[in-house]
Amino acid sequence: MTVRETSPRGRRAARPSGDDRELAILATAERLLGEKPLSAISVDDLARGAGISRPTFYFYFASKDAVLLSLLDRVVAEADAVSREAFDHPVSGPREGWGRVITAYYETFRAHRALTLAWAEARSSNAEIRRLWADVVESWVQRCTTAIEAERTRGAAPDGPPARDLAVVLASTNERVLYATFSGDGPALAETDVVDVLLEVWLRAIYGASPTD
Amino acid sequence: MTVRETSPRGRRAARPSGDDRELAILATAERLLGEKPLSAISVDDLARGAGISRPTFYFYFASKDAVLLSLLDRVVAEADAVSREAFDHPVSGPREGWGRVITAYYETFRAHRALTLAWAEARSSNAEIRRLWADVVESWVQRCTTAIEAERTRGAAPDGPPARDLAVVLASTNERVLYATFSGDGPALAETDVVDVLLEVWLRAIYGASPTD
DNA sequence: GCGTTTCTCGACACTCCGTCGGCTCGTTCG
DNA sequence: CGAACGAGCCGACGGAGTGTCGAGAAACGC
Repeated sequence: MTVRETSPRGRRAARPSGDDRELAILATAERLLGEKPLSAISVDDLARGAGISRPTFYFYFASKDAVLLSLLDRVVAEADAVSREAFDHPVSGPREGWGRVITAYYETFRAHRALTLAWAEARSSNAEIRRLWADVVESWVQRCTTAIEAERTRGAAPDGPPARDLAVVLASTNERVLYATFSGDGPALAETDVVDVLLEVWLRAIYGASPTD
Repeated sequence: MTVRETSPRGRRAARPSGDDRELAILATAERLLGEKPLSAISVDDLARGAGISRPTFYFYFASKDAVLLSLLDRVVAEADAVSREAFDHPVSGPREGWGRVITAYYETFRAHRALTLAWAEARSSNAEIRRLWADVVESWVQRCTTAIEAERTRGAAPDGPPARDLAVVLASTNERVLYATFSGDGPALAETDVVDVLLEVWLRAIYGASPTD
């Protein structure tokens, strides 16, 4: 087995024993995020949690945000795989198809609730995290755009705003509604209802007609 | 003229000359927010911008966030007034009515773009700002809920998810879509299109039907 | 064994925050 | 008129974080 190539993010070089430490830092981060918000976690907390001193932390990660980024990379990869699968899966009708898509999105982020909330917190202050999320949404929007256009072409959906614009709006809707549901601040939907309501709004937005006045 | 009662927030006591300083701090904050994100603005920046020292700043405001809160109070009051007016205004049909509502929301926050972005940044770390925004959205959702129920009662809109759930989703949609448009990061709609697209989605969500499969 | 690389940390320099105690005024009142 | 008071102001301090530097320990390659 040759020297393992780790991802560009993470520690500076690759060697055995240090791997444990890197994992320990990541695990500590995920654990602490379940207890308190990102802003209340210091580099020192992460270091001590992983059994090392603060300067040593910097041997493995460039900053607190770099740890979060590492964590997010994993979730993003998972979300992307699940989403791709949801879009490719054969379906019997629009309701089942879009329901599958929304459910996939919902399940993935629900499984990593703490990380999802931390991401939202870090986004406002970190350009790299912003970019990572923008990429995720973009690929999501593209898939939706294609699907909407296909529905229009086959005559199942009426014309309306450009498919991409519609996709951007719907992706934004999911993002904000699910975030509210998971974080629980401000008006939000119950976890048991959120997928159903979102699905109904999606279906109406894509297949429904607006009143002619 | 008796001693002016200032709002509970703001400086600790009320006396003439200090008013200028308080205003100067608020003005400085608004100016700096147009140049850099909230996180890049220090208390020292605000103090120096207002021509005072850092300790003196604390004579007027308890923290940087308190300044933002003061600024937001104003915008919130304005937004609330405009929104109330939009809902009460007599209209000739659904498209005009809802269009008025969405436009009001859009114009208000566009006029205070920098503040809107700062609010989003502060929300994740400040419970009081979170609560303020939650209240704003709540009153917004209630107005929408009532309006949707009225449309259903008069037979103009079909049944569907609970009106309140629909209202929460639509309010969230506006929030996220407009934020993306104003901040410009991630997939977003052009400022020229955003109201039209949102309106179409709203109309379909409220008046449209979903496919029966 | 011995150099090289990995890993580790104590100590430092820096930024920002919030507070305390004392200074300077103008106003009030005896 | 002159003390007393309070609004307004700031220098200086202590504390919490951050990121870096340079020197030491431990493992490895030969």
